[in-house]
Amino acid sequence: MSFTFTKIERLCSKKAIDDLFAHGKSKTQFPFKLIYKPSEFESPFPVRTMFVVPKKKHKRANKRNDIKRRMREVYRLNKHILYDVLKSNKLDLMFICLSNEELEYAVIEKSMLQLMTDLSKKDFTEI
RNA sequence: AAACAGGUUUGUUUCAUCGCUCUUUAUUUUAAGGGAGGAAAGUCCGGGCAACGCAGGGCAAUUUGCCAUCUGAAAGGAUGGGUAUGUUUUCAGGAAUGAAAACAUAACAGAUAGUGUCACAGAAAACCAGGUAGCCGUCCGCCAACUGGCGAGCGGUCAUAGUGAAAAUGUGAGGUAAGAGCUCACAUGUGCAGUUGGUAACAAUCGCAUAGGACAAACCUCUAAUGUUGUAAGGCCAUGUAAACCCUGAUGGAAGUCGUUCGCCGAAAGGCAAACGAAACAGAACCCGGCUUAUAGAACCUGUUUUUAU
Repeated sequence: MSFTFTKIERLCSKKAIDDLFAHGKSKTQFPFKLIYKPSEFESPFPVRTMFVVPKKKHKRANKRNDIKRRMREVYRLNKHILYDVLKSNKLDLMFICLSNEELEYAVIEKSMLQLMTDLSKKDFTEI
């Protein structure tokens, strides 16, 4: 099992982001919001992901960075939950931080795991 | 010695596991190496680089602002001096006040080019000022009258009072109906010219003119200077190429630092060991040099206050 998280696993295209905001479905589990949408792209990985911490909630760049790094770390260590289910289906994801407090690693882990396991129980062929 | 304030310096180290990014090497995932700060921040100055622009001149806009020396590419910084203001001390004096010294502060050119602002109070807050009370003159009426007193109108006046942070220089004399820089003397301030001292800012002195409130960190005037932009391009062994997207990380252990508590040793200063806790401000966006602001803890320096000892 691989725990890597390289650049091709990240969602960077502006087109794909706009599309995700326009047509994606969302699910909230405070302090995070998950936006997801089935997609098509060429990659050895089944999922493209991005992490967002709005400037409105966190004024200082170093605090935004800290939270994003923790979120990325949680995803990297637990992404197999989704990978095992998806197989040939493709999916775009976006995690948005809603809290304006500095979050500990344990809090982030608990909340994001909840979101990911909920998502993995869905039937992807229907959405 | 403690507390507080200010300044300067510093701004933890290391191991394991799992990762990120770039370079080189390999060619299909091996190996080696690089990977945040003193402020990376604010974007306030100066310079380089790059792109674009560029006949000449003007306007506009922005910036500079006592003097000398040193440093620096420049901006800036350091030291010393001058001026102004304030505080303290000492001296002189009956006092008002004056002189000297020390310390602190200063965006320290111009308020006599022009425009503007000056709350409340006050009659009036600024070109020729102003006329409330008071003072003086004049005229009318009344009292009944000691060449007078009272009231109203008109005029003169800022000496006196009153308002205010500030009322158009101060004292004395002349002058006048009463008064007034209206005139004179002395003083004070300002401007111009000379002389002396000083590299200079400036100081002293003398002559002439003048009496003009404060604010230029209000506009403005003077002075000295300045193509625009940091998208793109270029540059970068930190990355990214476009910003809701941007690597430099996460977890665990060990050591060190500081704090609290308990234990042991010691006459004391202190030393040893354990447990628990704390570690700031803050994340490169073209690159350098400054300025400004933020900063836990530690070390050093300076000042203030309190306590103890002598």
